[in-house]
Amino acid sequence: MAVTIKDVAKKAGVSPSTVSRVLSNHPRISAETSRRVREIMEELGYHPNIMAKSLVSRTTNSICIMLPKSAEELFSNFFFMELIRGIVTQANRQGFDVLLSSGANEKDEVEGVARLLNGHRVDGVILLYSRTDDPVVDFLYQNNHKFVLIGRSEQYADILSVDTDNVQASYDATKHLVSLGHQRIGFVSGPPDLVVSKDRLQGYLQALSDAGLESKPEWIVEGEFLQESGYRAISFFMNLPDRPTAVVLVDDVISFGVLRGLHELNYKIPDDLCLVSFNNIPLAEMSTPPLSSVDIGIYNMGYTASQMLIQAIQHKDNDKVSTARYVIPHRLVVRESSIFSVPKV
Amino acid sequence: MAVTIKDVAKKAGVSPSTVSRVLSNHPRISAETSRRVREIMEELGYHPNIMAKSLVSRTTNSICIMLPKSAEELFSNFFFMELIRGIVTQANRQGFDVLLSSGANEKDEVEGVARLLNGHRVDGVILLYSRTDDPVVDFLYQNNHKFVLIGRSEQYADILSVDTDNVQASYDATKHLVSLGHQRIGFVSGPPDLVVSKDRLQGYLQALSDAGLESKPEWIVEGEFLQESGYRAISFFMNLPDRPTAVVLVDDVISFGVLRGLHELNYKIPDDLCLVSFNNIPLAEMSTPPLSSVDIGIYNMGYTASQMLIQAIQHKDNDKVSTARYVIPHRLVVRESSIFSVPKV
DNA sequence: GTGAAAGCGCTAACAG
DNA sequence: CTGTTAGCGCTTTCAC
Repeated sequence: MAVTIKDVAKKAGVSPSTVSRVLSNHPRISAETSRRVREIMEELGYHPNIMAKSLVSRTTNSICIMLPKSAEELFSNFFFMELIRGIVTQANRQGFDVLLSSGANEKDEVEGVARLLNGHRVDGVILLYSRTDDPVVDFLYQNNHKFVLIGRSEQYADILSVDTDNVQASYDATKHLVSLGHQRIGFVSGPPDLVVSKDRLQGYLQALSDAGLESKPEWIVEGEFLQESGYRAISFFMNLPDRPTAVVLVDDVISFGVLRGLHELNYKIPDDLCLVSFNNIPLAEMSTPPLSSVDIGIYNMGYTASQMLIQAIQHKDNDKVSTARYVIPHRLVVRESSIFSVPKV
Repeated sequence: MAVTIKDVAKKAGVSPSTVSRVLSNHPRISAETSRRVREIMEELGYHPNIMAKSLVSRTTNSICIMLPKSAEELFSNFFFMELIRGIVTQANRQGFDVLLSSGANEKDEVEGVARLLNGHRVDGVILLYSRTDDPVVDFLYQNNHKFVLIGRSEQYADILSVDTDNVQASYDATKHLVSLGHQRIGFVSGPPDLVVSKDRLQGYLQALSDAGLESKPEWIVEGEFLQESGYRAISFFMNLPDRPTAVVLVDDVISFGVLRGLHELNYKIPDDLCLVSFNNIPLAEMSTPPLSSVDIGIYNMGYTASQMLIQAIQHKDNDKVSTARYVIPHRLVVRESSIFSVPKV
């Protein structure tokens, strides 16, 4: 049996409530008592029972990260790990614990989150993705739970979220290629049910249109956030009669697949095809050639999301939070994969 | 105020204990009562308060993953994400929640783990690394806590751990190069205070010695699990008078740095230098050229670790567990980075 | 400034 | 098979 507040109280010759007050730095407690109690706590190796505290205080000082249905299949692991690092770092700094949860399917996810939230196991949730029509978001929203979305919701305007301005980011990436003189620019997208895919596609189209450039349906390919997608997409592109001379890709990992595919087909980068992708993972700088990539500050997104959530939890004043969409700035990092001007085809 | 067991009891016309029994599938409860109570629970939207349950049952059904001091600086993110995926998947399957914790330094780590364990917030811990002389391990061991080490402890024999046979794995990788005819084989290691670095170095040396090959100190370089390490190491190697014709690297990510470095120096792989590394991350297959790599079953390691820990938690019979070091099998995946025979230098 | 008492929501003997 | 009772360890009025 572990040492409790009572044991400390007895040994210190005070009441349990006094010990409790020392623990929570109650203002009206004598310095002397406080000192002595702390001494005894140390001596006895006392550790407050977090569960008991939570039970009475109705707050858990922990948040939950909901991993997407199958993180492995959707994105590069790097993205999630960075996000998680940012979240955990900030949460721990604020004295919050972080729970990791995932579900085999959407129903599972809702149930898991419901169990945690309704069962008072966590105070809030961070969602690491944004799908269109997400039942988890519906649940959280309708039951008035505290949560933050990494990404953007298409249905609800008044929810906390932290996001990249993906339309603008994609616009910038495309514009960069346009400014180098490219006229035929392709686009490799991610799963169409993710908001990020749609937003980046939109930015790409907008940039082309603003530049007065043509956009052909066959220059746009949908895939997964996987190398294989890039690998496949590229053989398709390169066989087109009027093939693109440059391409925007929604994830660095896809670029790696493209790099591999082009190498096998004996094409040179950037001479035969220029590339710009997203996320700027560390490996982007180490590939051959180094990749131009839009850095979206992933760690920062996680850090900020955690901060927003904990703030919302602690200031329980407003039930329905005033809209707060926090946009993390992005920046295009230009490297060799795009620095040559238009290849002569 | 949320709906409690009492509300359900009242509405169902039974006592709270009966409701509790229904909840825990107590054998001696009439099917009819059980049905009615469940119905009411559904109707009222009842969710058991996990904290209250934990408080009385003295078990939390959750475990904690301790991230190394600074995951970002030590290993490829991929490694950790895979481990975590394995752990979370298995834990959730068993109805356990997973808490993520990290500390800014070793003292922080011990304190965090102590707070969680002594504070009865988690039932056990998984350590994602194994350093030599780790105070966290000391703490866990001496206080008789349930924990599993991913890796190997040099100090304690009787602790739960899941590991790769790194000596053998490294032996295999080196032998592969030997069998291709290489006589001068280099080694790029990780931080020397990690057990994995030492084990792999040992396997490498053993293989050389068994093959009657020379091993020179200048063919062995210590670094971090970072691309930069490879990048730096390689310029050193290539300038050696009697430079290695092949090299074993402790992590795929280091290989990427090497690839980049060699490319800039205008060397060709595998013609000028053969490479074998560890982890077999997805990108290994997509690099140019594809990397030969030892697959150590990272996800499997996480999954197994979680399984072992939960088992230890549930069968609390034995206080000091009988030694249980579980070794996950590895396999060398040969790709282009090593399939040519000895380059003529 | 400190103590006494009540109770957070649940489980687990002990009766019946 | 089910109800009664007594806490788990902590916080928090309300007194003094």
